Amino acid sequence: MSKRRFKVLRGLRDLLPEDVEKLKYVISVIREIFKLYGYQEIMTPTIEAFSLFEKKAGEELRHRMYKFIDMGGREVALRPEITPSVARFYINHMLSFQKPIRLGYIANCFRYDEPQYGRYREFWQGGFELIGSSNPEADVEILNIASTLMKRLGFSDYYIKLNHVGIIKGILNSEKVPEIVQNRILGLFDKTRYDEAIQLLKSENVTDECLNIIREVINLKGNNINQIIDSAEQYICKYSLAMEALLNLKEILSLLEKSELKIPILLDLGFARGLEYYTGIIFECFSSKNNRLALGGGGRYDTLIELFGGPPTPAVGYAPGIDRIILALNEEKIEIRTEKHRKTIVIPLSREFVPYAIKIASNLRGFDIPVEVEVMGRDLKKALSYANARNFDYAIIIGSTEVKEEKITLKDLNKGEQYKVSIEEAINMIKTSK
RNA sequence: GCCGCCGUAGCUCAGCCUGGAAGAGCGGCAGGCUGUGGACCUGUAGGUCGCGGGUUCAAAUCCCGCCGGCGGCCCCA
Repeated sequence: MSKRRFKVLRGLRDLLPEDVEKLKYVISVIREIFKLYGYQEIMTPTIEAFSLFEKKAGEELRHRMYKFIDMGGREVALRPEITPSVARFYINHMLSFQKPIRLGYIANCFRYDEPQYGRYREFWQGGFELIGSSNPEADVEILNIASTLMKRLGFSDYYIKLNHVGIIKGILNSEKVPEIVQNRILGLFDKTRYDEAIQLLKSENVTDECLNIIREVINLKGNNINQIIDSAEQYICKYSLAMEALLNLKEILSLLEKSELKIPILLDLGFARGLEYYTGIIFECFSSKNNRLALGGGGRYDTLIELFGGPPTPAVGYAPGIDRIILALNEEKIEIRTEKHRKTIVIPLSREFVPYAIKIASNLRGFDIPVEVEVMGRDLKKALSYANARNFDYAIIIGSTEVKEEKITLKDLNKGEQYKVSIEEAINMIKTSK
């Protein structure tokens, strides 16, 4: 006992039974949505080629990957997210399938961040990827899924922060700002370091007029959506690529409106995300009561599959952060429905009845009744005390009279009553109780 | 990567300021005479006081470094 003990590594954690119950609950809600929206669940490997993630991960994430050389000399990484794996998966297995393809997943991801509130080095993500459609209804479906999940989890007050990367990228493209610099600028926006971003633009010889436009555009934010779109339109009207993006955003928002989905949107044209593969809408989900953590995020990535060697294929996706959802649910005291079933313990009164106890237990399990056998050789008093502490609902007591009469004593631990009955009667009583 | 607070039994913590023989509650285990649990009683195990170094006759206690936990920045899930 005094030996130096192993501990979990920094930022990683063991999940206790109650933690697993919570995880299972959130996963079950996500899986309901897979089913309702027709997403087929897949699994991909925890480890992939480093280059798969490296390409479009963004500066931030690239440095935070668990990366190593495997025994075959390959440069590999623990997945920091799943979208690139799904893009690869699609190319490897589903090119001949009719579109659209709807794929879902539940997976653990790894990032070498400094651990803190809501941030661990291993965390759980769910995911929805809708592949094959560039139409606004695809974007709307993904936003609707994000919203439905929040609703189904019981968040009473939540919102989705939304933007379209095409707006800023469109302006920068027209100004001939190289893509590497564009990514850096969006990265700075992401960190809300707008001043530095502007400085960087200046050094790229972007005109003052354009800088002013960008300054104005990234300040547009709120839920007065039409007003924001109108203002943006006025600022960027001469940038055709940016206008195209804005119109796309407008179309998506209008479809949201007309289909009466009532999704709370916070439009924020200065909002950016760390991943570099986004080409269209980007968004993050927040609970209003605790908006320091994004509970999920996503966006459109129309060029990623092509970049990985597939045909040009538009796609849009959303990934809820399961651990953070659990944190938020706890904090807001929203009920987490954990599975509860009635438990029965079989207690042999002495060692000679152990075989009979095992037989009875096995018999009951055959009828789908969860049963544990007392295996500590405890006397009845201790065994009942244990059963009580561990919230058993029934105890089945086996002693000489029971064996002789071919019956068992069934004790209802909640009511405190007990009956001497046949096994069939016991099964019936346990099964019909609620 | 940077900053702040913390680190004593399985858990929650007291003791540390003002150095001088490791404590409590909970939990665990064992009893409380024969086959009956739930806020009962008794007993008992369990600690290189995070790790390493320094100061001192003497360090859980003072000083330094490291590690770890929590949180903040940054960023994300």
